[in-house]
Amino acid sequence: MGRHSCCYKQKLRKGLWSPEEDEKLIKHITKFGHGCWSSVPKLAGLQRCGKSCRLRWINYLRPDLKRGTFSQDEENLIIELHAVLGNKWSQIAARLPGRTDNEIKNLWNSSIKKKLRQRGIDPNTHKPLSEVESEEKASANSNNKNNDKVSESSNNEFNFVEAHENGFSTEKGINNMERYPLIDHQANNIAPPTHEFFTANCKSPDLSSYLSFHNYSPNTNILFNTKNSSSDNMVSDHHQFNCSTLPNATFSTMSSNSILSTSPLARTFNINKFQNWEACTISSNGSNNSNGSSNSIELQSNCSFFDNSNAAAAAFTWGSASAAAAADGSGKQEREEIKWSEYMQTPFSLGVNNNTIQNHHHEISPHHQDLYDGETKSETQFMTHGTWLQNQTPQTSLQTADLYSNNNFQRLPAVFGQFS
DNA sequence: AAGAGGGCCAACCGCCTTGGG
DNA sequence: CCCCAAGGCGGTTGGCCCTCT
Repeated sequence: MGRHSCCYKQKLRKGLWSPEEDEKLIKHITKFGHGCWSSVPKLAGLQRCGKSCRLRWINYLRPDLKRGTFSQDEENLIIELHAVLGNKWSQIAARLPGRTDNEIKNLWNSSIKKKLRQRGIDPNTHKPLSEVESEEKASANSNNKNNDKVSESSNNEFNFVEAHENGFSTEKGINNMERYPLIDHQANNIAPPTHEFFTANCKSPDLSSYLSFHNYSPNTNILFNTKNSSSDNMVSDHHQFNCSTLPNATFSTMSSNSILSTSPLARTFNINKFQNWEACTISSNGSNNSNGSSNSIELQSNCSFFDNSNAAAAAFTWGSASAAAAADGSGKQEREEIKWSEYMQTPFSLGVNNNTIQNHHHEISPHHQDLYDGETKSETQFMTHGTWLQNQTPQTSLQTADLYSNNNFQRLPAVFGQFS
């Protein structure tokens, strides 16, 4: 453990790289590739350790680096990803083509943290500082109680206490207007402070320890992703998460489909048989459906998210029923043995209703527009709201698979609204 | 003009993980 | 299984540069 053996070797240069060293490294790697990094310095004629060469190449010399200042979209995306992933800089960097983890880490520490604090947002929790301060006071008194809750919860229960302790948001203060209070969206004619999301490690070994939540304001729209990496079989575990702070949401009992049941009073979802689903969107437009739109639950089977050929969405609706047209319950359950962390885990969902879709377009710069143009694919339905299902047009179809599969991802519209 | 202070960022450090023997 | 080398990652540091006084 500890210092790498190569670092003990004598006469190795440290510190900044000279142009001559850079040239040697570039010449060597472009000609031979890096192969084993420990052999690179010797072969390239460098008095450096292999790690140093690797770092120099990855962070500075490799040709696909973007360089230059970060765009506003990139910053917003970093903030968003940080809310989900925390200080997993390499994972964040993986979603920003041409950017390195070191670069993003430096940007975060030198710039973004400061900006967030100036806006009254705690950069660690992505919650309002006032809320964090009050919670810190409260936590001093309730630590013992929280510990009790953790110990009492079952392995398969989504645990908000634990989630919060891990630096993620909890259901408290999920209203985004509170989280990003300094952005005057109405005055600027841009989308409302669209969402925050958080992840928490679900204790269930069957759910690949991943849940993420996504909330829109003013309507209620929760989205969670999960993936069962350990088994293809029906999971009979009992999963639960609490939606008690969603004031406009009404939830129907969906137990008849054996997928999900809810308690309207407690607004607690119980996912009884989580059958290897990749994602589920739960949405509601409020208690009375005055706009005539439907509420829906849409389910997407495992893998189709990244593989168009497997797309198989099932939509369950209540309220007005036309969203059922989106259903295709073939439910193909093939699995891909692909490292989940290599994927974009963050669920992005566009469109709460028509107004919101239009609002989103306000924040899309012209070069983003290509994400919204093009043909509609069936799988784009699954990440979207029931209302959108009824009203979708090719112009408002977000190509989910595209977002996750290529560098279009970096051009995702900032769902935070302007952050500058 | 010069020194202090702070910001930025490239690079290092130390630990963890992985894979081969 | 254990050991070890190598790769990978996140935290930290050191030095350059800019701004302020």
